[in-house]
Amino acid sequence: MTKLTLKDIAKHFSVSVSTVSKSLHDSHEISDGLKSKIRKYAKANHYKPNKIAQNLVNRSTKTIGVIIPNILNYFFVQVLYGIEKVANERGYSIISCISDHSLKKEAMTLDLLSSGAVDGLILSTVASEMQTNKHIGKILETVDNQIPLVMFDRVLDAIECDKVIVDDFQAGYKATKYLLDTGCTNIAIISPIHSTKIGRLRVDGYKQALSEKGFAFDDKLITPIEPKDDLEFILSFILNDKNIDGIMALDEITTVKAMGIIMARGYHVPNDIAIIGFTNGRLSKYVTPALTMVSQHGSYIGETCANRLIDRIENISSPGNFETKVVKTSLIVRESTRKLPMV
Amino acid sequence: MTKLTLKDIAKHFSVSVSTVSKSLHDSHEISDGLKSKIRKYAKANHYKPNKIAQNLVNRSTKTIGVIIPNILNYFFVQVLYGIEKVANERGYSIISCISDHSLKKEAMTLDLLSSGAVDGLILSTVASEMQTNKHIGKILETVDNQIPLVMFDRVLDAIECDKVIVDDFQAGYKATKYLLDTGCTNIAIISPIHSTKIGRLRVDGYKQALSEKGFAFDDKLITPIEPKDDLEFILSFILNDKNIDGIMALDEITTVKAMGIIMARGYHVPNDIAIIGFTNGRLSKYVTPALTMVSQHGSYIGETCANRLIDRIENISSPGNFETKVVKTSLIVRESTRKLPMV
DNA sequence: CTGTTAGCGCCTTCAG
DNA sequence: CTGAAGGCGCTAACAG
Repeated sequence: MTKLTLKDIAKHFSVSVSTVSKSLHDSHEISDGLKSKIRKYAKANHYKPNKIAQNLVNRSTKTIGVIIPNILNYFFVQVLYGIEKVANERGYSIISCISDHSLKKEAMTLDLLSSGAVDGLILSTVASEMQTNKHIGKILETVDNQIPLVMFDRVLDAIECDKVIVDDFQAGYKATKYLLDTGCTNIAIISPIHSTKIGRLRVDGYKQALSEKGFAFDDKLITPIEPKDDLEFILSFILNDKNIDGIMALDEITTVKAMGIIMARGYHVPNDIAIIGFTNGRLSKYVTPALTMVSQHGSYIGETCANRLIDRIENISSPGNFETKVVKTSLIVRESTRKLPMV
Repeated sequence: MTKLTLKDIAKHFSVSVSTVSKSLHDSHEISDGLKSKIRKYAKANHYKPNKIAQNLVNRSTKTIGVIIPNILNYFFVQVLYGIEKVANERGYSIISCISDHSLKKEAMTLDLLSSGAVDGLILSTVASEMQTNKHIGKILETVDNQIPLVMFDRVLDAIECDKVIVDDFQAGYKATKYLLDTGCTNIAIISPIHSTKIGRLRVDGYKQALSEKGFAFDDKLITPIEPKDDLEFILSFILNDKNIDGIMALDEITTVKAMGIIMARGYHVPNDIAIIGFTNGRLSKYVTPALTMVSQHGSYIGETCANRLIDRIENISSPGNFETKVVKTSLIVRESTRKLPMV
């Protein structure tokens, strides 16, 4: 019992394929008798038009591709959630691919999807700016290939497309300022994303806050880390070397782990060392003490991306004229930082 | 500059489409001169075959659809991760849809995908067994429609297909037994999934453990909760009414929240009340005290589903003969339970 | 009212 | 070695 096609139905009633097609589309061109017979038959046999064939004719798939580095990161999950939400509302499906921090996989996915499988793409690239040059070509092919692209969070300046980014400079600034305002004087940064632009922007914000308060910047306080690094070892190094009283960690899991290590070493959080992290997920909220975090509003970012992309897809009109939307962050103050002094 | 097609290339060289096609497939039927000219041209202009058209011809899309209730649940994320991993290894993409606990959305997604968009489906249904009857029809259409289906975790007995499930009975049993063995005598269950079969299986395991130890079962100790419920209120009710010294919560976030509330009310965990939860995610590990959890091995389940499904897809041979694989759980013992007495 | 034709982009015989 | 023809399943003019 292979899949039922228009042709099969046509044969069954000894009519032409187009008659069946029209009946199923409830065309007024077909007599009510035949029409209802055909429709009844189709329903009874669970006829479903073949999407692939329809796509070919309509030159549209009503699906959008999403490529994110990592699905175990709460921020990306939230973005995905936001995308899914509006995509669905607007009649699109999403096909989501995880690049898993691998440039190769990102490239593969990119050209898999850009060959007609989707009507548009949403991408947060894995490429650090160093290794980008070859990779940009890859992405550009996609864009040239006339398929709309929206990048978010980890975007590439060299690519011309719509973008939705976080105000990471301001985020770094706000977080640092808060730490400073609550009495910290020696703030270390632990950055698992040091090779990315957003990582550097946050550090820039940090510097700015420092200098406004008259503190000198000491680059020994910035520690890039890799996934394979032993955080405990690295932290002990920092802690012994400097007189740290504040820590800013650039992703959620690192923040949580760092706090654990610090407390295990006998420091009180926030009195000895105050902590602020990035990405306000569930971990931060339920950990003890609850962590003060920078929220990037992932779901909102996802929604924005999806809306922008679908607008692009549906308004073939718009000639270029790309927009970059920047989304402000919020500081969610909890217990890992001291209270702001009363005024 | 619209998308480059075979036809365009053919026109450019004044040859036929099939010549171009063959060249691009490196057929020996084409002279090396022509072939290399054509291939060079195609490369230079970023020719990419239209997937949709290829799919139509090959009757295969090399993608599999995944429908899960909720992406904010760590278990499902892990499953997704596992699926993605093997799908990728085996040359498939995944198109993932979130049913968001809505039966309607699940049904929509189901027939969206089952109409040729994917070669196979992996599904964890949202349907509780009560409301299932109409819904089963929907799912059956899909199956009848000749597209392979693998269900996992929340499966439906009425559907005949491959399944990958968790040994929830045994999980409930093991968790309860552990609590009993470490001295609990009054164990309450908080179940956000009480209408599902897996929820009931866990409770059955609980009963079994109870009776083996000679404890009577008291169904007042089982509390079903809904997402909208006020957990604090419900818990205070349970805590006041009964002399609880152990709690089993059937998902991760509920476990974490319950522990928070319990501790806020002055109980010591685990000495006054011991806690075991289901789904071993990041939260459980980093919360204080770290939670003892039942791990369902989500990633492994995902891998198993994907392998099974792809085997099905590629062996058109196998005639039916569905398998149900049951995956054992592990108890990850941490600090929210007391230690097992030495023997 | 119904059927024929043409075509979406690609692939696969089968002739030339 | 190259091209023409037919078809995947469906839609959309255009005839009858």
